[in-house]
Amino acid sequence: TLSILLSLNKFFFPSAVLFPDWAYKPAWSPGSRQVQLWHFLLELLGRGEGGAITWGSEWGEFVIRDPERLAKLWGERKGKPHMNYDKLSRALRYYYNKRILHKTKGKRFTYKFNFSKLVLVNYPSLPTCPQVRESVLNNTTSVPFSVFPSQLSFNPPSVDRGKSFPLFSGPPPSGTNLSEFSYLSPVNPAFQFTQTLNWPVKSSTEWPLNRVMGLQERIKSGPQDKNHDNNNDRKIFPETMH
DNA sequence: ATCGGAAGTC
DNA sequence: GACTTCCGAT
Repeated sequence: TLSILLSLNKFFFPSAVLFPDWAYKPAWSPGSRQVQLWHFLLELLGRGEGGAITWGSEWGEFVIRDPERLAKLWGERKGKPHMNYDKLSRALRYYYNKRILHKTKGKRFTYKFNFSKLVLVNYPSLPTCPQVRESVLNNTTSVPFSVFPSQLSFNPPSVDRGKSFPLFSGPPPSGTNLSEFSYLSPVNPAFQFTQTLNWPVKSSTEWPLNRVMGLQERIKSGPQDKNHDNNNDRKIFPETMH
């Protein structure tokens, strides 16, 4: 089964992992012109570059194999020649409160992405996001979702069994509103397929706007309790689609 | 190594 | 706002 998944992976995931526009801060947002650290990390992980950073054993987990080299790469990207791991890791720790990342305790240089929050945290506000505005104007209650890096099929966590995850293989080429979407269940190959759809796509499993917005508010207001287990956050994903 | 406060940059 | 820089505490 694993080898099937591995070979399918090459088909389903291009080497460059792209994100829909709304996964990024909008252009008018201050500081948005700069690459964000989590973009950069996902970019390196997506193309398995160099080995300064690699995916870990769990879904979303990554290990920094060469902290100072990673810091140097990050510094080059940002034009900060004196970047080092001490500073980079401080930036990573600021992601804890934003719920983009958390630390894998006990594992050296190991952190874990929270992909569900990663998208939601960066989901733009209702009046300024074309995709959402459109779906509201069309009187639909669901919004398109979600985006993930390329490694989903390698280590399907047991908690995900029976669920499938929508994946964007890329935004639509400019001048069209068509985009090829890849859907994949990490544990059930029957649910793997690609399809060309209109942008934005309405997921067959709908994610109500009020739920998305409500989650946004909850995230903005910060963690409700400090002992909340981030590992269970993926449970907010919609159920298997048909 | 990891954490998080405080002040500074763009 | 998203870091960068510095650093004392654990």
